[in-house]
Amino acid sequence: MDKAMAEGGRARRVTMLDVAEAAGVSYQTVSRVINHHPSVKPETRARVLDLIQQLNYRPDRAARSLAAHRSWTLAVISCGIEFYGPMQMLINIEHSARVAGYDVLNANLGLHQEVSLHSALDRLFSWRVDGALLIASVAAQSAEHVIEQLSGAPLILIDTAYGSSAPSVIIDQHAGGVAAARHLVDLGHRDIALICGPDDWYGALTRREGWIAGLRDAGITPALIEAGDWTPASGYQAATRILDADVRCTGLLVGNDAMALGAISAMKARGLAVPGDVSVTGFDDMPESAYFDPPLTTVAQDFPELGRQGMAYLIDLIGDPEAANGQRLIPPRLVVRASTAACA
Amino acid sequence: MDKAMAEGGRARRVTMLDVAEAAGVSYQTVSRVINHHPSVKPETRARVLDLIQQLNYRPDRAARSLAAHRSWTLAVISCGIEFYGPMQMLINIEHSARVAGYDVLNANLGLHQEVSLHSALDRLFSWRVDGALLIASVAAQSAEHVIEQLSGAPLILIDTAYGSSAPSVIIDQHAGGVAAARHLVDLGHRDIALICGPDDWYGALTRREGWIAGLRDAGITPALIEAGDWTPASGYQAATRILDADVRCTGLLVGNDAMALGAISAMKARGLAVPGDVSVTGFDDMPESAYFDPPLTTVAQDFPELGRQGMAYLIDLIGDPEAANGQRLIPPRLVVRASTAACA
DNA sequence: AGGCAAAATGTGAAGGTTCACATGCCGCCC
DNA sequence: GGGCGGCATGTGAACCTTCACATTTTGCCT
Repeated sequence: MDKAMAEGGRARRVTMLDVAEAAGVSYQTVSRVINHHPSVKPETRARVLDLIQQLNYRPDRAARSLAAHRSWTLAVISCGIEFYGPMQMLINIEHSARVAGYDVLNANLGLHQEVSLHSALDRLFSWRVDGALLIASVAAQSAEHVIEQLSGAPLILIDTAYGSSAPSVIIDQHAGGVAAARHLVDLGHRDIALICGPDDWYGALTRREGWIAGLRDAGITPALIEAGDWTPASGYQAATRILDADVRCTGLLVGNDAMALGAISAMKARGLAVPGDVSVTGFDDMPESAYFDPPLTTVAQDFPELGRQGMAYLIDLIGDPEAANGQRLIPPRLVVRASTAACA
Repeated sequence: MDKAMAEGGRARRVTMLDVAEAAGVSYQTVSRVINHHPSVKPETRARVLDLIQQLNYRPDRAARSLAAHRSWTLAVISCGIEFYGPMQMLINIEHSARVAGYDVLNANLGLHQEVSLHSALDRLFSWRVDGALLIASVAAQSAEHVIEQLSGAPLILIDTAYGSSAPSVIIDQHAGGVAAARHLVDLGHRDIALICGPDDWYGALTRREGWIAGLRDAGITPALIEAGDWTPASGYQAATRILDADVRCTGLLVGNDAMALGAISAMKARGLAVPGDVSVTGFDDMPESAYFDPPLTTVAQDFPELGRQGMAYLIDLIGDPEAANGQRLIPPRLVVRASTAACA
């Protein structure tokens, strides 16, 4: 009968001591091998490694965390991951973390903070996470609160307020907004309406400010400003409100691609052609957007890169807490397709 | 100076002992309070609870796992979460787990198993997870391998092979496929082509089988079978191949909504009307699909429910390993919109 | 050859919790 | 009123690792 089977039949966990014994060394030597400590004789290391393999030994992370006062685990607090952007960030955050040897514990707060930040932190903090990354797309989350709870562990904000001085990485959505607005202006449009995202999203605000700044440069003020909740349905409704309002409008700046899809659908339902009667821009450049009818002019955001850079920044900070140097910006890119055309 | 600040300034962790001392009880009593043990005098419990609050004490999960041989953590192994369905599952799995008091450690294998199942398991297993849930959409993952590694912890499969006898939950995509096919047949279509998902996805296979079964009932065999990789771009290409082939085709069954979008785009590019010349169905019912042009007839899958039921099943199994009773099915729902019409 | 630094390895303690068991106390029954 | 069962609480050990330090071995210099 296998020695690893204790009485009762329940498999006993293979421990460092088992390996040590089998290899004829002390447990400390095994520990050193695991942790890549330099001063282990190559021969010994090989023997231990071999036994680890044979016995299928895996270090116990709980015991490790307890003894070492660190967990090789990072917390990611997220919200709105049902949307394209945050999701892309999350996937790439996790991947980058893994590559760097960290595990990720994810707390998703839900769209409307159904899960309180406090309870999420309670959970995460009890794991002694080595650092945290907050997808702070929504304004309600107080970063200060997070910092306090982390008691010293570094924190990075992603997709947060434009111009924040906290260690953070964002896509320069202001520049993206300016580019989209300027694009319409360059096409000769003067009567332009906006469909923003929800007010409590930093991104929605920054995009709007970018649009308005871009229009102001050309001496234009928006004909009308509506808002949606990022969904196609809300884009449809917002566009309908704009059409119902008695304002001339040949250009429409929309806060994301999904709402733009809804808006275009609403236009068509009223017999308006896109871009014949109204030019429409989106924001995000999701994979679907190039296949809309018409293919959507939009502002591409490199969400994966945002995730990667956020994690890179965090790992920098874990290595050297003094490495914090404010906000890092990732440039967006205007992608011109067929949903915009010269003003008739 | 705060007692919690040890020499050096680094904050010392508040432990059970601190609480015990402050409350004038033994550490064991504090432990009992935390674990809701019945035999603690209400008065004592209140005092301890109060001190926990005051000292901002949080049990250390590493120490807990170590001592209790369980972690209140569940592993979720996923792949393809860049797609709508798997992502929805994941979000709801996590949420259900949280509600049930578990944390979730996520290992995303990437679309093409860039991260090997083996290494993912290594990581997860080292946490002594109490159970695991595998989003087994892709065939390459060997569930047996997972089970072996878990050494006894229960495992649930989600979105896996139709008819698998392992504890699993899937959406009845076969029925969905039959419904979509029958819908086209009922509209009078006889010349029908298919655009499947990738062959290594169980869902792609099952949908195809459903379609073919539905068509066979009407004495029809598919005019042509193409495949894509779920993306709109691949749908566009697959549809182009079908148009290039010299076969008559008035109906198109597509494996998901994103590819259907691409396919419709390809049709239009060739001057074909949807549904005038060709009727198209999708699969999934993403939020965008109702706003496509034309709004897409599709098969709605309740991914959130899939996630929830998967987690419920897993928690059942953790409570009672004998509760395993094979595969559970969730019915899909045909959503008829404007992309399908009677055959001319 | 003697001695000394560096390399290689070992030892004891600590980390924060739970488990199994021991203790003290109360009320209750006959 | 002696004993007994249940509740409330406490004690010692165990979980598996890392850390700090002690010890042994090796290699090299003079």
